[in-house]
Amino acid sequence: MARTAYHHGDLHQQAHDQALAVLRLEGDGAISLRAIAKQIGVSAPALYRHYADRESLLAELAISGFAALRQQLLSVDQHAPRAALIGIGLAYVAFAQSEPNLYRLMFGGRVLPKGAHPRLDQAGLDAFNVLQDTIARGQRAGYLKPAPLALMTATAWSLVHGLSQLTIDGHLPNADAEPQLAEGITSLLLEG
Amino acid sequence: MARTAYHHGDLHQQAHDQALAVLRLEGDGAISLRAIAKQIGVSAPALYRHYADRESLLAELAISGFAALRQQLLSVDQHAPRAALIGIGLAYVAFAQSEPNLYRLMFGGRVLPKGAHPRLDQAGLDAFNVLQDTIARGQRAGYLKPAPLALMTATAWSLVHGLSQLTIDGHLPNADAEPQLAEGITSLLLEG
DNA sequence: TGCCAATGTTAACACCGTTAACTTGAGACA
DNA sequence: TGTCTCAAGTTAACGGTGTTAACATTGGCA
Repeated sequence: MARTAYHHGDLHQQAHDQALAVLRLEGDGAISLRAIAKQIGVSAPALYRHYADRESLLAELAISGFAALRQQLLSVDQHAPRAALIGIGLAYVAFAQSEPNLYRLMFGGRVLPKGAHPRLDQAGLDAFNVLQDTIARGQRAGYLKPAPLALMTATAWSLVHGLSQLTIDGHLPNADAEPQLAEGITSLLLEG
Repeated sequence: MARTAYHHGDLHQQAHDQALAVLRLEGDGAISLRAIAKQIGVSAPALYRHYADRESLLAELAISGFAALRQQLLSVDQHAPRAALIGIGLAYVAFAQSEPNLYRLMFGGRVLPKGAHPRLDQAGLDAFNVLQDTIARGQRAGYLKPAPLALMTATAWSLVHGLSQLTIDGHLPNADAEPQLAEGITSLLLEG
């Protein structure tokens, strides 16, 4: 089906892009299907041919967010296990800081209940596994204590996730020192 | 002003309670001023005599949440510095797990922008300081490396906050092991 | 006692997500 | 080539939201 005056032809992708733009600028709460439809030049119900409801659109944004996070984590150099550990922590926090509103949506919990969107849950797991693999490698290389892998991963993820969230939302005092913070914390974890 | 048929007399508190009940059951997104007013038996605009807007009501809920968190952290036995460190971490996570929707509101970021509600920011700081004081004591007692206090506090807070958020939202695989998780993580941090 | 300010009221505006019922038109098939 | 199907649009409408304006009530003070 081609693009004519009546049949838009690319509504799904264009709605996704428009919603992502609004999300980046104003957060997920500002995403309105009616407003998006108007900006694209289409009636609001037209969007329901491509998304079951508003939440499904948000879920799709979050899914692509997890895919982007995964790619950023995969791009970390895995040659030296110790540097990989630090690098993946920094990459994680850097992602959150570069896409704060997207990151909040991905981990919001209140907006996208766990279990309602299987593809979303899977996307989250895929990103999680990159982190876990890096930790497993670091452990095999002897740079981490031989604690249970699940425990180590949960610890590391809690740390980077918590730091991401706190810096994003401005909860940490003297935030000017944030750049060094991530490095300081990761090395603190490795050495102490 | 007493309670008559016309003048309610206790609207502010009752709206707060009702909103808190809805928050606990269904999350902040389900809090509707109109619905709350109807349940209390009052017109919706009446609420605007007591709250500037919906966000102010949510902010007040978050403020009392921070106060409750602070109390829970203050109730940790500070006699033995090392036990206090572990205890405060467990108390923090326990609070989040006992009040997931309230905790999400407090740290949502998207709902309550930092800086818009000074009393809220202050309440957050008050809770933060309890954590920081405990860490300072542990450091003086020699149970923690002599790293900069701000760095240590940021690390600890990131850890407990991240763990809280991840467990609350069900992001950690095999969540059955969660009870041991908090203990495992805190001791992992203390011992190296 | 009379007035005022606090605290309620109703009506209305401009949004929102969502559904039902209808229309358009591109592409497949006889 | 003509027809028919069905995906993908349309308008109209329902019930909900936060919020404001204008008005009503009434408790407490001068």
